Amino acid sequence: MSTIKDIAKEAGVSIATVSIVLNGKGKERKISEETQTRIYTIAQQLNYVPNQSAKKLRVAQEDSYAIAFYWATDFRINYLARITLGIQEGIMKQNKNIRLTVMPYKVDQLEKLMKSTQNEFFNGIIIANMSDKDMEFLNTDFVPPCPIVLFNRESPKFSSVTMDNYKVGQSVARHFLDKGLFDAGVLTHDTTFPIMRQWMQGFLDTYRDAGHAIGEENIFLCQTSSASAFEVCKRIHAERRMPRAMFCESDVLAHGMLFACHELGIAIPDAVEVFTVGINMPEINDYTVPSLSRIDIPMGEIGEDCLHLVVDLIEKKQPMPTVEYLEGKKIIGQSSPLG
Amino acid sequence: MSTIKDIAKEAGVSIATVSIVLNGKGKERKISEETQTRIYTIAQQLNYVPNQSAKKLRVAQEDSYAIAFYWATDFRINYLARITLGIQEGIMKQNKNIRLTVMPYKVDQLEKLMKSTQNEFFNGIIIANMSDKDMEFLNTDFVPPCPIVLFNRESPKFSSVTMDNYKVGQSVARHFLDKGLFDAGVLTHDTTFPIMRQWMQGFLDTYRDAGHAIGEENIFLCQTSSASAFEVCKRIHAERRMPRAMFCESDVLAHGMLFACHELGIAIPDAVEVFTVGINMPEINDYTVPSLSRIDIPMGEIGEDCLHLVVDLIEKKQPMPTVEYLEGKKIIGQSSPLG
DNA sequence: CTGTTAGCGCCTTCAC
DNA sequence: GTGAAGGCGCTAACAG
Repeated sequence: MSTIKDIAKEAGVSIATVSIVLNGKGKERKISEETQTRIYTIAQQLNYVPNQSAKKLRVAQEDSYAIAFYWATDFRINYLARITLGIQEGIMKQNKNIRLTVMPYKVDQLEKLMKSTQNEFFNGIIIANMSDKDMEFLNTDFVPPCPIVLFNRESPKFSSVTMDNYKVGQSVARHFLDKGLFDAGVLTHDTTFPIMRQWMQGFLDTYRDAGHAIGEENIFLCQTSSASAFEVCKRIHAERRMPRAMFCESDVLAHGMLFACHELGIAIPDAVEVFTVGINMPEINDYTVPSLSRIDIPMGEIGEDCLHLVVDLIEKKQPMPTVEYLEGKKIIGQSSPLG
Repeated sequence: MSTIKDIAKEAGVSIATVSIVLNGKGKERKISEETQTRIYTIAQQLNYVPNQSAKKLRVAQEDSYAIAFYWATDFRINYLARITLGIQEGIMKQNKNIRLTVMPYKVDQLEKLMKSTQNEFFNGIIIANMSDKDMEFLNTDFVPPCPIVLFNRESPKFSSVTMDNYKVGQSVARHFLDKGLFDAGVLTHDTTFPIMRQWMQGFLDTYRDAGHAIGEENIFLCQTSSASAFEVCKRIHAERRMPRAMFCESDVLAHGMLFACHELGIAIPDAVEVFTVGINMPEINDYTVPSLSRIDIPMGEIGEDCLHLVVDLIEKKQPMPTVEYLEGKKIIGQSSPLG
């Protein structure tokens, strides 16, 4: 990386002159045309790129925070949009100069990222989509370089904004049980994401406690795509194993299931009722055919609260492990109406 | 904003000691427990927040670029996710330390943002979702502080990655015309986004040139939501004005239309064929009922190319206004099958 | 155990 | 027209 000093040396002028010219103030300061073009040419040759840290340091921003948003890249890409938007709304409500840097990372690779020097330069970090392995790493004796807030996770060591995920599954189970739908199944996937297991656990436990334990044969695994859910549903139907009520782990899976039922001529909700967790855009689930009954995870709000919390932690207005709880929003659509 | 100097003065120690302690190296450097706690307490009292620019300057990153992604907040929130992901993929392919900062702004307010000192601290800027007014501003004699790349826009002055948007509409029109569907309509909205008008224009012109001009009465306006499209479709049907073929400006609108047709018992594609521009997640449109025929805008690729281009501009490897073209991807679903 | 000092790259004031 | 010098906040080497 070349600096204005290099350019000055090369051009045979002082660094001040270079700075003036490169900031477009050459004319105003009456630097000769010839010197100016020489400086521009050399800057180009040397591939000069201004160092923004130096610039910023000089100009001294007041109340300026650099916050990183780490998110594991996985199938739920819309997730990112909703959370980012929520965080941004949080930023706008703060009367501060906050820069949000999006840092994607591969699932299970948080350790590598945290140990790199990268995050030495943030004032705070928000982490979303953490896998079990990543969580495990965080809970070791690793010392973070700055305040960290976890998105929808719980940890004894770190602050977070989360929800009662077990209750999500419970609530869906009660909905089905109240309607007398005892033959239920779950469409899920072998996942490295812990909250999903909590949803399922709450559902399964509630059924078991009600005396209608759901057997292994009614737990259907698929990949994290609509396409996979579609295939699995077709198979379930072919094998005549379709239960009377199905709890889908995510709307991505539910979309695949709706499509399969449509193709196969299975009436929803008459032949099978569908309930899902809404982790995508709520709007989309209102206009599927039929519209989806679901519990929407308030991604935006969680993101916004994460931002507020991380700022509070940076400014030491909250004790280090602070945990905040939000509620999911139950929405009844056509796929599983009220009893 | 207090600095380590303030803390040092308050604690009666040197700034070096403060730096050591605050960086967690107190034990290793054998700073007394008492001094350490004193420093921590004072830091907390003074509300100390480390200046990351200073830190970064000192530690000297090699080849580190700060790139801003400006995006106008509007209804197409998934848009953001796809683009960000594309940009990030571009970043990963570069062997450089690139920070992507997401900067949302209100539609038509680009001028305000560009004139703030904010963007003095970026090496490059990618702008998405620009409105006419914002575009107009850019094309004045405004001098940008760094290279700028426009996402899916064209400008005589700025570099961009874009597509032949007019051709998108043309292609849809030809698809309908080839099938003999001369009674066509468009579901669109009065928009401040120029590319959408190009889609529609290509469509309308092609129909007109084929001798089947589409009248005002077949141009249906709605808001930018599925809900609005749903309402408009119900009205069109009630007034018996539903055309034989409909071109929707975005999949968000198409979803509303599919739902309306489902509710009203209008068979797709038998009674009305639907074609849309896919600006959302391609996957979702494969699992609507029925699946959507569409031209998908390659958001991810465009984003990735924007990143590569902006880096090239920063490094002066491309002349200033460089324009790159990509192609949309035509996908035939059930809502308007091949002739 | 703690302090002094020398920069990191840039911009601005002042002097020539 | 141009140069020299100072300092933004921080860290690391070196000195006590």
